Amino acid sequence: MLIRILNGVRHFSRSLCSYDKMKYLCVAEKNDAAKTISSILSNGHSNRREGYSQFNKIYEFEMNVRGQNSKIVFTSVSGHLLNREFTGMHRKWLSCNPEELFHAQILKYCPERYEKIKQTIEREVRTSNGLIIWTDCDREGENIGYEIIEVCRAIKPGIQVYRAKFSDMTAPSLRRAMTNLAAPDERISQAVEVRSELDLRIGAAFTRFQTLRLKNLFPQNISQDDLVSYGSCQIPTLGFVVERYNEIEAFISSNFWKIKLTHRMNNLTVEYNWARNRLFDKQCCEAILMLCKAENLAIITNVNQKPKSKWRPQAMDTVELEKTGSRKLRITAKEIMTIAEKLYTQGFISYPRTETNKFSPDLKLRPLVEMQTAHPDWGEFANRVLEWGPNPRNGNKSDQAHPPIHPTKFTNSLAGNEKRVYELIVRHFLACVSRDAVGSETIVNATVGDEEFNATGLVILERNYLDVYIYEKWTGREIHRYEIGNTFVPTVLDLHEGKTSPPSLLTEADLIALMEKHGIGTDATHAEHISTIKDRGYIGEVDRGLVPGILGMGLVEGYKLMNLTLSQPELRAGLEVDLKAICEGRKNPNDVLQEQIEIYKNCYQTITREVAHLDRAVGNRFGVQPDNNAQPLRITSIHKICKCPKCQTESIIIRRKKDNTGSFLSCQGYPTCKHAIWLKINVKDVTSLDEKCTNCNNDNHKLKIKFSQPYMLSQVEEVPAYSRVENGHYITCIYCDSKAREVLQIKTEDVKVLGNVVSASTRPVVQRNPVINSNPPRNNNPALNNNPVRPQSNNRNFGTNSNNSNDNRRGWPDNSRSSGSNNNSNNNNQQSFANLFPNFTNNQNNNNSQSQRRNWFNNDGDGSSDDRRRDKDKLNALPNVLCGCNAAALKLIVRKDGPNKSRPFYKCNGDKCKFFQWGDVPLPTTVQTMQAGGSGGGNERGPKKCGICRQAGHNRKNCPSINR
DNA sequence: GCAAGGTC
Repeated sequence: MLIRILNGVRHFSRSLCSYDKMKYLCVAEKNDAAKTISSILSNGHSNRREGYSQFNKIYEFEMNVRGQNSKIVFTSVSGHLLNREFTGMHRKWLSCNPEELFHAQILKYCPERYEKIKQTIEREVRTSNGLIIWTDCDREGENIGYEIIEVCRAIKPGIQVYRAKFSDMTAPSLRRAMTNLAAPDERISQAVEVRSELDLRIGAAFTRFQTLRLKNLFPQNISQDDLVSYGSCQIPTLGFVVERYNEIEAFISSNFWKIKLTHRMNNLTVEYNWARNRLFDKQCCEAILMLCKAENLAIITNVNQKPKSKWRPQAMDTVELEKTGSRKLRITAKEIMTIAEKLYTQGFISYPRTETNKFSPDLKLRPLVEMQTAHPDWGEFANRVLEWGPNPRNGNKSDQAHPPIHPTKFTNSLAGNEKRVYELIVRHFLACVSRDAVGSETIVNATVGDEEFNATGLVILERNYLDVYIYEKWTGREIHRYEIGNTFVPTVLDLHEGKTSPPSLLTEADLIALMEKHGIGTDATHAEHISTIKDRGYIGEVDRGLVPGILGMGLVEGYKLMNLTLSQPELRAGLEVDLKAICEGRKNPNDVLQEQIEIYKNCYQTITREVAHLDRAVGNRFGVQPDNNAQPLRITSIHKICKCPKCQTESIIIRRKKDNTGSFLSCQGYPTCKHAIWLKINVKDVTSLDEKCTNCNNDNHKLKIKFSQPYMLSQVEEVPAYSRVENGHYITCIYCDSKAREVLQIKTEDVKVLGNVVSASTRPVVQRNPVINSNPPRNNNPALNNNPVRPQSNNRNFGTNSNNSNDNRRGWPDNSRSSGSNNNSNNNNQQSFANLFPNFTNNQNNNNSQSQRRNWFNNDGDGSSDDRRRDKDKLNALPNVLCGCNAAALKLIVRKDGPNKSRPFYKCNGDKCKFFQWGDVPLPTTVQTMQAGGSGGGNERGPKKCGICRQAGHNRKNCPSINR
């Protein structure tokens, strides 16, 4: 005993020691960020250890947090930790109407590839006192932060959560963030939730509909492997390309005329521009020319010389990298980003997905320039920059998380496009931190008669950044040395004819600029969207110009014929406005979500209603008529059989077996809910009908059952009013028809929630229409009050007044009576069913287990009379519940010594069904327990406990209290 | 098989 006490004291003191230092779990958005932040906050003294994920390390150090020396455990996620997906049959393309996806259940889950990251966080948070979110300080980062919080709170509900807000990855900013820890902003996260859910719903619904429809109608043009996808970013992106193409197609060229004036002297020809530029009236232009020729002398009226600069490029953000790379290197934006990401992971450049185009004053630029001095091509220029002192030309954008793209490590060993992209980033950086080019511009004005002309000359004085930034040209232009009042006879004074030309096709760089301007996608996704619509065949590339493909044209034209603006950026821009309003607390996220769902659902309904327009538009572009022989798509509607009694959220539906040998019943919420009902061998097949049950009013659909022995049906004499026999099938409602369940060997609890409270009375009264809400269970267990029993939408079939039972009206006896021993007519019915369905067995073989359970639970004689009185009071306080037979369950007390002694429980009166339920736990849990544990109590008991000390983790043989 | 958004 003494040893035990000493051990207890030792354990207690150890616990105290472990709590004398606060421990914070910090989580960044990516491993690189965790590494950098840890290194800075620890002054380079953090210790690295492994997490479950090989890509996401753990960095440990100590520092002062909120005035207390604390242990820091720093780890990371890899972007979003959770994803969304439809559940059950809504995941399958041909198992539901796509329109259902606007309201179908969506499951948030951790993808398998991030499971290890989640496990690391779960493990580390167990021993932490606080959680600090260090994700990027943008909208997505806030949402990722809440995903981390969700995972942590599942382990430690009460953990204190803080948000570190930093403007960049520099020491002052990060330290400031740690000393000014704030609360995470749920509104920002909710805006992302809205965007995310909406994108999934509309993307999946439209994509499935378009793909299935058009593939079916145009099998020669759209292959079975093709997708005709719709996305709220990809289709407006397609829209830009189509719009430019249409502008070009619709362009009508016009002739114009202008007056050309040149002056050649000393082998130099200077060209003058006419102040009127051009005229579209030839006769007018000719008349003016004649007046000029009549004079035939130009007079210099003004000479103005002024300095002119050509600005060096701004600090580079992602969009600039994509645009410049696409224009100058002629590499697609997607490939540029792929290469940039590779360079980043190799440490050659900073993070390439950034919206920041200004360098923080805290970022030391000189060392970055110094490291480039060794390069043979630009090393000399880097030295010049050092002489000048690095002076970046900054923009005004910041994502508050990443610096502009810049080189972080010197290399001269890259090859191919990797070398070219690295070179672009280095040259851009050196140019940005150097000096503008300087020149001197001369503008000369002249008149010929009454007409004004001008000419410009340029002398480049200092090339500066142009020496390193080979992607830009600045050409000088010589001009004669004029003085005011000089005159000259024009070398050429003539009429010049020209034609207006259409705009050019969009380049990828133009498209990215348009996407950015209209808020389509993010800097990190522009290239991805362009790549996607290329993959879909919506657009193609001709001489570096983007052109719509025939499918892309057909889609956009189809939408326009239906007066839908799906291919224009306004819909998405409207969402962005709403998301901003959510972030600022001006709009409720759920309101926005519902509004947006309705907007897109209306579009969807228009498409399905007027789909002939889409068919025609696409058909016209393909040059074929829709395939008239195409069979209509067979999309199986999901028929609700009844509400799943296990999850009580989704419905029981019919599913086909994988080997296509038949069907089974399963919860629609699979895999979240794995409730399934496997049919026995007396059923050959079961299908659901469009027809709904008129008896239960639950919107349940009837089942069409084919038995393995057809002759049995011929012997069925009477069926309930809502059921019938048809072409060798039995058609009924499995929810209402208890006898059918019996025949199919489906447990009542597999289709109905058992244990519904029927009365708080001590007398086991069986009610036909129990009204749960008006008879709340009287129970001292607060868990019960926190988890109220869900009322059934229609409980009348739970009533066991068999004389009035609907099930019984046409001779299908109620389950509660069929196996009872006090009803002769039941016995008769039972006999007839035994004949009809030889495989059906009664509960006769339960007798042994019944007696065993009776012995276990009702060990009468052990308790005193006082005990029994107390037990009786306890039982009287319990509400009455229904068992699987739809009859009032017995209320008993465990008398046997053991962990459950004195606990109240319910069981079937007579052990006709295997119903068991503890009286002191919430009812839904009990139902599950009954299924899992057979005789009951399995899950409630939790981990197996030692029979001696009642602690988990060991048993009687190795109980530490004995060993000592 | 679907989106868009993170990330490796």
